Amino acid sequence: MSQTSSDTLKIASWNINSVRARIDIVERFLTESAPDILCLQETKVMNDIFPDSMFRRLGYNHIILHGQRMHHGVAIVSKVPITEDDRLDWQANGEARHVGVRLDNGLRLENVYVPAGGDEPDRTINPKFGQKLDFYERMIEWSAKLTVPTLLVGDFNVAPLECDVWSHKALINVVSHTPVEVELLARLQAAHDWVDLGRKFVPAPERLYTWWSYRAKDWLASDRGRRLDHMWASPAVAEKATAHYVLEGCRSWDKPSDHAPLITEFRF
DNA sequence: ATGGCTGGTAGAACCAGA
Repeated sequence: MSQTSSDTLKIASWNINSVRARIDIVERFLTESAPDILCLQETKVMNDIFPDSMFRRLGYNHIILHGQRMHHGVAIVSKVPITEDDRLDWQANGEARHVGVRLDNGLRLENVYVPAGGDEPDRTINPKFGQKLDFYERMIEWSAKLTVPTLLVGDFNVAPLECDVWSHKALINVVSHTPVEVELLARLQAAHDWVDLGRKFVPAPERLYTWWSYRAKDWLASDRGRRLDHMWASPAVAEKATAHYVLEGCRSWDKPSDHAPLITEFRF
């Protein structure tokens, strides 16, 4: 597989909504899709009780954790060597929402879980929305200073395009698709000339979603999805991408996450 | 029919997700 061929790399990102509750489907995903590296968001577990044995059994012996009790939490598990680079607090409140690593080939990999932002898209009455906007402002400052070839992945909690949501009209004032969030995401993208790999490989206006609510009676039939998860690459890194896809089928597995995994394949 | 569900933690007539 790819780890035996030194010039290819398969990187996955998945908001798992509790890595302990989903350990069996994470194992199934790793067995079936065999990424070299998996970035997890919403692990919901402290580092000292992270369920690492399954990962090590499958050969993911390089594990970088930034977890916390109950909420949030990110992790990177890898078959190839990774070195922790940084763990930034773009919300300035101590929550575990980012970890970055470097690969031996020089690529930097950044795994982020952007705050959801609460219900009301108005920071004067909803502090969580203000925190989300501030988080993006700090990411923009960080992004503008980047000089290293980077892959930025995770749950951005914004679906920017009309074809990234099941109904632009129904969601225009719903947090995740509001004009102020879409504008912030555009500024973040411009700050490093980030390439949106999702739309490089699945151009608009084709439907592309990564998240479907648990509340739908039949998520697939109603298909009221949003593209909240993303993989963005520095221009030089994007040129090396050979494939990118969302594994929608995982949303139908037993006790699923409400997010589907994303995969990008590279040839360096 | 975009909250109708789900997980963590407590042991809820909870909170948070998005």
